[in-house]
Amino acid sequence: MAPYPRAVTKAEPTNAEIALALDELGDLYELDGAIIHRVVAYRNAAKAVREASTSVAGLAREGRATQIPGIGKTLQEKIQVLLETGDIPSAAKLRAKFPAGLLAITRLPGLGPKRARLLYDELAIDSLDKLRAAAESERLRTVKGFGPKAEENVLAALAARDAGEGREERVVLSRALAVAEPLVAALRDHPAADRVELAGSARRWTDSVKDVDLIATAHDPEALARGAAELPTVAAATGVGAAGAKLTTYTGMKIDLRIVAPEQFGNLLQHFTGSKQHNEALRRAAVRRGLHVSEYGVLDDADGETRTCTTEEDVYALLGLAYVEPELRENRGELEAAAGGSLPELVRIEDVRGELHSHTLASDGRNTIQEMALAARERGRAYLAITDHSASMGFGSDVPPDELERQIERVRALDETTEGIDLLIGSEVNVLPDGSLDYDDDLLARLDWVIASVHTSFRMAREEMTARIVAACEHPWVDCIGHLTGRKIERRPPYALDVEAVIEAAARTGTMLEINSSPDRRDLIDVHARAAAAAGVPIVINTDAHKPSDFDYLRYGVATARRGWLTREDVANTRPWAQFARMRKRARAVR
DNA sequence: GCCGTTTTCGGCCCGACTGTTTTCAGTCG
Repeated sequence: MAPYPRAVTKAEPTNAEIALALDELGDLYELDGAIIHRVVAYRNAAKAVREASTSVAGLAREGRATQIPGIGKTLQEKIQVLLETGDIPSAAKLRAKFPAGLLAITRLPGLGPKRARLLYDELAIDSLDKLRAAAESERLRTVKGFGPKAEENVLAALAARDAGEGREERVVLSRALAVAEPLVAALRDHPAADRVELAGSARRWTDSVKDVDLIATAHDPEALARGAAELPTVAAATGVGAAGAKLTTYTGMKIDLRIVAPEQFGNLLQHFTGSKQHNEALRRAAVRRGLHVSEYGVLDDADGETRTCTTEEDVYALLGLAYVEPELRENRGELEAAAGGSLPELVRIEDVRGELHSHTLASDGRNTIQEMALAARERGRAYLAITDHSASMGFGSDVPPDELERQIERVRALDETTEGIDLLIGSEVNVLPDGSLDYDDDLLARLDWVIASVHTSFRMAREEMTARIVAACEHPWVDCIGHLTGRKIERRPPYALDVEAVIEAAARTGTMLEINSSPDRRDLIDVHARAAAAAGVPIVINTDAHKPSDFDYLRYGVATARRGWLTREDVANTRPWAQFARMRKRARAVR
C-alpha cells in the first residue's frame, strides 16, 4: 500500500484527505532538510484539519481556512491549489526527488529523517531491501555516525517489522478499562500503596488507547511494584523496582506503572495524562510567563527554583490557570478558557435522568420490557423509552406494524403498574436509502418518541447520504437521529456524510441528535457534539441498551459529551420527563 | 510555516536514551 493513497478526483476532498496531504508534505520537507519548526507546522496543521468539525475545503474555497488555528496564509493557499488541481506542486516536486521507499525507512525505529537521508546520499539506499543488504554486508558502518551497533539495530528492526510487530494496535477504551480498573483497585488495596491513579489517554476517556499509564505513590515503592507484578491478571513484568514496573496482562494489555514521591505526584499525573498537544501548548503558555513545566516540576526563571506540586490543581494554579478536566485536554481551546475563566461546567453521569434508546425481546434485545424497566430504575433513571427496531430491520429483529401496536399496549399497561420510573413507547426507525421511514405517519404519531437511524446501504455517496439523513430530520415525527455516522471504533469508518449539513438541518427542524454511549460507537463524536450544541441542537445521551448491564455504558456517552465541552444544559435528557417532553419536535408542532 | 497581554521578526516544550563520539546529534515519547 502506498503511504499516501491519492484521492480519486472529486470536487470536495474530506478533512481527512486534506490532512493526509499536509502530513505528506511535512514528511517530504523533513527529508529535504527543512528546519524542524516548519515541519512541525505542517503536522500541527494536519492534526487541526483532521479534527475540524466543519469542512476545511469549504473554508479554504472562501479563503477562510486561516480561522483554523495552525493554518496561515501559506497553507490556506496550498489547500486552495489542492482543491483546484488535486495536488500541491511542492509535494509533487519533492515526491520526484525522494523515492517512496525513503519514507518507509524513516518509519523504522531508530532511523529518523536525518539518518535515512544520510544513507540515501552516501550509499543510495532508497528501499528497505537495500537497507537490509547494506546492513548485512557491513557497509552501513562506512557512513559517519553509523557503527556495528547501528547495523545490528537495523536488522533487528527489519526482522520485527517482518514479524508484524510494532503495528499500531489500539484497543477500544472499554476493553482497556476492563483490565485497568480492577488492577487500579487491587493496587489501591496493596498495603504499600498510598495513591494510585489512572493517567494517560484512558483518563481523558479517548475512544481507544494504545496502553495504560498508572501513577502511584507508596511508602514502600519496591513492594508495590513487586505486588503489581504478582497480580493474577499480569502475565509478564519487566523493570520491577522502586520507580515502578512495565506489565503485560494475559489479555495482551501493556501497563506502565510509575511510582513517584508524593511531592511530585501532581506534576507526574499532569504530565502523563497528556495529551501531547495539551502539554506542549501548556508549556508554551508557561514560557511566556518565564516558567518551564516538566514532569518533575515548574522551573521559575525569576529565582531559578523548581516548584513541585502534590496535586494537578497546583500545577494549573502555578500557571495562573483554572483546573482543566482531563477530558478537555486536547488543545482545543481549553487553555485559553482556563486563563479567561470561561471553562464549561461539564455534564456529569448523575445529571442524566432518562434513557431514550433501548431494545427488548420484540427486536434484538435480550430481555422483557419489565426487566429493562427495573434495570433502568435500579440505576436511577426516571424515565425509559422502549425503542425496538422498525419493520424492515431483518435478521428476525424487525417489528411489523401490528406487532408495534401490541408493543404500545404492553408498554402502556406496564407503565400503569410500575412505580418509580415512567415508561415510554417509541421506536428506532430505519431511515431507508431514499430518506423515507418504514412505518406510516399515523403509527409514528401515536408514539411518545421516535429515533431515526441508518442501518443499511452504508456505502452511498456523500451527497446522497447527507440528503437521506436531512430528509429524516425534516420528517415531522422524527424526534432524534441515532448514532449519526455509523462508525465502529477501530473497526468501521463513518459513512461519507456532510455532518455540518445535518447539524444545520437538525437546528432548523428542531430534531435532536444522539450521543450513542455504546463503547464501540460513541457517535456523535466529541467535536461533532460540540458543534451541534453550539448550533443550538439539543443532545440526547443514550445507551442503546440491549440488556440490563448495557445501561452502565452511560459513562462512555457522558465522557464523549464532556470531551465535546457539553454542559448539563446542552444535554436534553438531564431534564425531568415533563420538561424533556416539551422539547420534542412532536410536542413543539402541536403547540 | 505560524504567531504575538514583552514581538509583524525571532522565536518555536521538555527530558531520556542511544550510539557514536571526545562533547553531542538524532530519535523517541
